[in-house]
Amino acid sequence: MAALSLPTNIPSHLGLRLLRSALNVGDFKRAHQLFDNIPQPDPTTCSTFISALTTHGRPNEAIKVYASLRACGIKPHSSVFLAVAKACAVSGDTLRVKEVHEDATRLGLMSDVYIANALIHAYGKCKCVEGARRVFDDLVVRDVVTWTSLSSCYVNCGFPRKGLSVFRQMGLDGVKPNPVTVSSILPACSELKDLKSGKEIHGFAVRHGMVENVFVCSGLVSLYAKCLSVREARAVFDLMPHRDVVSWNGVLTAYFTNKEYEKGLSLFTQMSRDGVKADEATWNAVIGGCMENGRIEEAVEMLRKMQNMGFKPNEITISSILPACSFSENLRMGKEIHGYVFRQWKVGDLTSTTALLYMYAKCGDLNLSRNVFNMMRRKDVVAWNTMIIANAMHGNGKEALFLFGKMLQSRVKPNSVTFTGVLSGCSHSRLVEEGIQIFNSMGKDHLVEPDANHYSCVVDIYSRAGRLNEAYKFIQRMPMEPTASAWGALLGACRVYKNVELAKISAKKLFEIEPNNPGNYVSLFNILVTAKLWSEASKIRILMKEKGITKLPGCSWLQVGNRVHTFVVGDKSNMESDKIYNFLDELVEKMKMAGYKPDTDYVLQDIDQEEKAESLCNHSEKLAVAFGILNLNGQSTVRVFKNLRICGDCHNAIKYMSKVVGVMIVVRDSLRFHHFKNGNCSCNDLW
DNA sequence: TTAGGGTTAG
Repeated sequence: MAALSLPTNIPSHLGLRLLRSALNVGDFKRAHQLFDNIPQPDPTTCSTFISALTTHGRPNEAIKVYASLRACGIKPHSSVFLAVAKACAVSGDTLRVKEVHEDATRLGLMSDVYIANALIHAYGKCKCVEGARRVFDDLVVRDVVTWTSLSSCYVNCGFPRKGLSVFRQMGLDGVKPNPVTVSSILPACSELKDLKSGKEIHGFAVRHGMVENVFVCSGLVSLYAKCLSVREARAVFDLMPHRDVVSWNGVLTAYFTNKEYEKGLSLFTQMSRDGVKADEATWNAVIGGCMENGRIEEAVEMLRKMQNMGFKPNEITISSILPACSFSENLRMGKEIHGYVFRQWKVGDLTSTTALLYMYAKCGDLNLSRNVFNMMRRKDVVAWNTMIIANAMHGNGKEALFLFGKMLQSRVKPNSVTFTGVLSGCSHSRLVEEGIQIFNSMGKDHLVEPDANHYSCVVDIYSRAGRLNEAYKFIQRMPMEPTASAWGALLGACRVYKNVELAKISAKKLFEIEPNNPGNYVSLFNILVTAKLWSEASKIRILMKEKGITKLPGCSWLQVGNRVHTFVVGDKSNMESDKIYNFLDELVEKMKMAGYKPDTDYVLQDIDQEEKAESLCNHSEKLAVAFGILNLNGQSTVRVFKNLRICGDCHNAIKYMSKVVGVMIVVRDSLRFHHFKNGNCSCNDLW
């Protein structure tokens, strides 16, 4: 190894050459020794070395090199500052950024806009908005990069609304946003589900010829995907002159999250035909998409394909696939997946346990979730959020609030998802004042800006408590365009509290926002029928016919032993069908004696003429619960799942069933869990 | 020389 012997007292010009050749072969030890043996390294040598260490994933070594220069009393050149600022950004170490910032200030370099911009960026990567703001405020001359860096700092640190306001301020200051600015501000609109601002920025991008930019367009695709405007997402995608893997992932996600599984999957196939190679995120999007759309077997198949293509499933993959273990048609197969996942990859304790507790909660067994959660040694924000959400869906608002308090005590910083969980817990448990108070504290005490989802939760809080006018006023005062979930919450409550006027207003908005969602038409139809407004109701039916919108068939299922049994309205396909109907007839007699009165309003909830003739007893949830009671096999709880919201009469009937039979019945509908016990339901009849 | 997009929990 004589050739590698170390020269001493290397002159700077030669040192740079030797240093570069050592870095090129990845010999960092030699590079360090060489650098140490240059008595007076010039600025280019210093910045080259620092940058190279950063790009090779050694930002902390890069920062140490800078510190050693300072210790020797060498005054760093501005190029060295830029290099070390980048290293700080990569390492994410706030203290180091502060030190570099102080050094630059002392040397009078903070008016150099390049250095200032690099420091704003570095502070942003360290999630230190105060630092970034200070550098920004101290600048006299700010360019487009300064503004872009600050606004994206806010967006990436969880302050999307602040990011948007910086973006707007920038325009007022006469600095024109460029494609980089636009692509980094779009995620703020997505995060806030702020379609209105998103569309304004889309318009700006069109007017300024930015729609050829792949970053801008991918941002737009994601924006429309997040705001549930799948058609607009597709329109942007179709107009793109060049598409890369990120644009494809965006449009795939748009279809999957909007329940258009088949279209998503066919695009996935088309993607490879178009010569775009799927990456890790593509596979995660597809696997998540399969799971979200109930395609368990396909999700497992995709996991296998992902590995065959040489990709290693990561945390996100595992979190999405693990619930397959219990949703699977066949419990045994679920267990196999579980074992397979654990054998194959050393899954981190935190990720896998969180997935496990979420899976138990989604399967209706909150006690098992609680046990898992209590046993966790370390709990991160995702774990806390999952447990809060689990309680919210089961209607345990008080416990969700309690957990939120404990989370704050353990010094885990709540994020936007935390508040969605806590607020929905409040709405499902009629905790109005508590909910409003928490909503008001979000920005003030927790530095989390409320997004459209949080506003919708508050609408839901007022609505479920029967304070419909307050809910309506609140919607009108929202700082962003109200989403379908805000109007949907109001419409749902109008049915419970029989408010026809507000129902018409909300339904009109919903028909504009999601013209193809059958649920909205059905809800309004039912409200009109209950109010005996027959001619208006029939107009809705005609509207649906004209638009070719058909009601999604209701379907309930439950697991008995290793099998999942599925029921639709008037189902006779079950082998024990006769037994179920006879049992249900007997049960209804007993229930009537206990005070049950069938609510015939709900006979009319199905709009098809044939279905209208079916009696209430045929509803899928009643059939499934009856089948569950017949097959209890010593269990004390029947767990039934339904794809739509539970019908009002069924809700009432199942309360009586739980009393007459003396059994716990858990029903998960499309919105939440209902725990029926002793003639009562955990939702306090706010179904 | 400095700044940019997609995948988990809602």
